[in-house]
Amino acid sequence: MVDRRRKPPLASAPPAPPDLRQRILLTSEQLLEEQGVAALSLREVARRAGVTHQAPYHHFADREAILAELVTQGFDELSRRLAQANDRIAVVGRRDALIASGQAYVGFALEHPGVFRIMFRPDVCDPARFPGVQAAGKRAHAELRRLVRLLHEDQAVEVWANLHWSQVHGLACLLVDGPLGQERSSQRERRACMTQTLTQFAELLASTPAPVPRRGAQL
Amino acid sequence: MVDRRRKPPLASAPPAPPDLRQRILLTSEQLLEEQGVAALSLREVARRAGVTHQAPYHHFADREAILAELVTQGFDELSRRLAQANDRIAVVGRRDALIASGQAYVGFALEHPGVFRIMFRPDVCDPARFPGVQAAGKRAHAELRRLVRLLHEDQAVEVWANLHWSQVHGLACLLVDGPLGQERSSQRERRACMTQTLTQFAELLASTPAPVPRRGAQL
DNA sequence: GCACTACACTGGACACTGTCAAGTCGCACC
DNA sequence: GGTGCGACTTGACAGTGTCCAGTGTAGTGC
Repeated sequence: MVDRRRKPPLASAPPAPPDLRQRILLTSEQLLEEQGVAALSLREVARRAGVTHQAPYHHFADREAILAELVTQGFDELSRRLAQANDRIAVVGRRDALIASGQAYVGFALEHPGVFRIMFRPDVCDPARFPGVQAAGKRAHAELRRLVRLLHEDQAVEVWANLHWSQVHGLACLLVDGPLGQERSSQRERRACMTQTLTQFAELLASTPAPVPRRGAQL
Repeated sequence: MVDRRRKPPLASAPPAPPDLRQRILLTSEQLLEEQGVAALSLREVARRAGVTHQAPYHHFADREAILAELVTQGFDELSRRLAQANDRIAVVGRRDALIASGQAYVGFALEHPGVFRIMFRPDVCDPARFPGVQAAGKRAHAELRRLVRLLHEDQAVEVWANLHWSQVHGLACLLVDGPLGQERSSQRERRACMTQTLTQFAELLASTPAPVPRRGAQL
């Protein structure tokens, strides 16, 4: 009971959002991107937010709940980017729209590796426990299926969607965590590899005979 | 100093390999597959192996070293499977060899999800720290490139290898941890999805004009 | 102005973790 | 018989997530 400084809520350098919940999320995301999920300890988050180790529990049930919120935000951002690419299909054509969609997916992973990593890791954030995560994931999936429907019309959408998704997801994983990324030191090189691979994929699809690509972009 | 039972080295049910190092690896792999990497605590491993929490340190530098050993074994097994598929290309033809190689990769992931998950996770097991891991990874990569050279002869091997790898790796990830796997409750269903997607991929490649598209692929 | 209550947060505990340091036992070797 | 030495034990420490019991503050009804 010495110096209870309650009114000045946080004398740290940046403006420091007033809402602790928001501050916790921001700090957690920073930590996640800086040092990975293993380093994201509740106590460290609390420390950086300038509160005691118990304060976060007033806003989140547990550590996983914080991650779930970040994962949900991640899926929402991913959906937004995918939708943006899909919406331009009438303008840029199918081949380029396919590349753009892939760039949206892999680009998101490269820009937010910390979040991307845990978005598909049930042992870190179990979608079954968090309906919000599951719903956000489904929205992203739906956006990807929309692209596939636009590209392949009504033939075997399911299979094509799985093929597309595997392609971009694998590329993202290998560039973020795998050897493809480790061999390339700069973000620029990684993006070049991404575009090269996606272009190859798009041309592969474009070179198939009849049914898939035709030029009438009616959306 | 009451009942020092030193001679009976371990009175547990199974034969219990005499070598503690081997026993630790076995126990760790079990734990990894049963409950995931988060549950793999050194102390729990020691407990199951019937020794004190410090005994493992006589055989491994730290927790990560145990995981590194398992990851190395994983890459070796993966290489073996990929090589087996490659070696049959002359017998079964290119299309089926491609499918078989994909089945080897994804099949391994489905059968050893615990190990597969950490094989591409530098934050869990950093290849830079463990030359053995890096070498084993390179061997697997080389096996994959061998397939690509057999399939596409000498044109733009690098790009095609990345494309292949992304495809199978993405499929494996989505089936092991992602929504593709969660939607399918049985291993049989997952394997069916795997084969369907891989077949689609193989046919896509087969439908291209020449052995490969001749367009500017080296970028 | 005053009791009451809900909220946001504090502080202390607990069991668990990985890892360091210092023993201790058994055995081969000189 | 002494003497290393390898394999393992025992004990400690700091760090973690989470449970539990406070405790000031703000808001409300009277």
